[in-house]
Parts: sequence; C-alpha cells; structure tokens
Amino acid sequence: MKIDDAAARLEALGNRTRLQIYRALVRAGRSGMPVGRLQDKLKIPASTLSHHIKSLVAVGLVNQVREATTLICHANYDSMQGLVDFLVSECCADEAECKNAKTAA
Amino acid sequence: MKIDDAAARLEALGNRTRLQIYRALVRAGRSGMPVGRLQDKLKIPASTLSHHIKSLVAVGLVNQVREATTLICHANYDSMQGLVDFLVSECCADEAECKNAKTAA
DNA sequence: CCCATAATTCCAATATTCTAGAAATACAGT
DNA sequence: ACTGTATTTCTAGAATATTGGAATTATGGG
Repeated sequence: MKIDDAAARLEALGNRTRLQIYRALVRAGRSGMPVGRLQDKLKIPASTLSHHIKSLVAVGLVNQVREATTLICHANYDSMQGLVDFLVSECCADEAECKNAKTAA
Repeated sequence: MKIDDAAARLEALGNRTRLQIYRALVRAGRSGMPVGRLQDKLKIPASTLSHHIKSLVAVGLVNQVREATTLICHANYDSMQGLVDFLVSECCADEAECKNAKTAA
C-alpha cells in the first residue's frame, strides 16, 4: 500500500463521527446496515451523515449496495486489514533486534 | 480504549507528513531517532516538524527522551497495538457468523 | 558567562474540514 | 404520472488544521 492511501484511510477513520459509523458497520458484520439506520443510531443529520459515509467509501473502507430505495453499507474488512498490515509492517527495518513488535504484527 | 482516543490516534496518523514521521520511527526501532535526523530525512522546516511530532506525542503514539541537547523520538508500539486491537475488535458483534474477520483480529 | 547547537513556541496567513438546511435525485408502489 | 421514502448534492458559514519564519528556550562545552 502506498503511504498516501494509508494516510487517506487513517484520516477517514480519524474523526469521531466517522469512526462511530465505521464501528457500527463493523459490528453489523456481513449483513451491513442501511444509511437510514445509521442515522437513527447515531442521531446525526442526513446530509452530514452522507458526507461522512462518502469519505469512507472514497478511501475504500466502506462499500455500498443498493437495495431498492435503501443503500446498504458494509465495512470492507480487506481494506482495513491492508491498513493494519501497513501500520505494523517494516517495523525496525533499520534495526537488528526487536522481536516483540515483529510477532505482534 | 475509548473511541475518542482511538479517533485522536487515527487522526494523528491520518496526515501524510505525520505518517512519514511515524513510519521513520517505526523503522528506526528501539534506538529511535532524534528530531534533527527526522528533519534531514524528511526535509521539512523545523517548526512544522515540531508541530507534527507534538501531535504524535500528545496522543501517545510517540515518546521522547532527551539526551543532552537532542531529543530522541521513539514509536510507542503498545499504543499502536492498542489502536489496532480496537479497530479489529467487536467485529460482527451484532451478527452470528463471520469467522474470517475474527481470525484476522 | 558566552557561544553554538537542538528544538520548541509564538504568531499569522492560508487551506481544509465539518456541519447542516434546503433543494435535488433515486427508486418503487399505485 | 404521482406520491412517499431514502439518500445525495448544493451551498455556505464556522471551526480547525497546516505551514513556516522569527523569536525563544534548553542544554552542554569552553
């Protein structure tokens, strides 16, 4: 993963509201959750919510599937996993020891 | 971890420059890296660099130890691990199946 | 105490993000 | 086509972040 992609994903998650959205979707699992339900759950205006969801979709952390008039949102696990891998990779690349952190990755 | 702490850490990493700083420190491993060397490496003005480092320290992702006139910066692995754990935790909490993502955590 | 090096803080300009109401669009049922 | 529900886009003001030069502080050597 390129550093700009990683930064974009981290930035997307680095906002309380968007992180709440993302967590709700992670909790919802494979079945996902419609935009409307997110709105009920998080109590934020539709337009605000829509903007935040758009950010998450733009960086690939969230996918959407239309089902009639409702849009179902899904957390994209692969995208998150790629980000996590990026974060823990190259640990101590410029150093010798450091076994702990390597196993943590 | 509280969601606000997680969001703060993600926001700190969600900026190209700060992510570059953090990665350089991760690569440097236990020995860390002085602020001045980061400046040489990343070619950014001292004040800008200092601001960014301060953000990373504020959220606990980076620690600093003074050694004479130079300040050595270290990536805090525990802090990062806590963040990663937070991100992959509670996957599918509201659903039944979903084994893949669980094992990924 | 004075100097040099390392790094931070002060300050201000610029840029970006966040928020949300209002208007517009998407879709399905009748 | 008309209506209602779901959601997005338009728009713009307020808030926050980013940047970097200049001044300041921190530390140790002579």
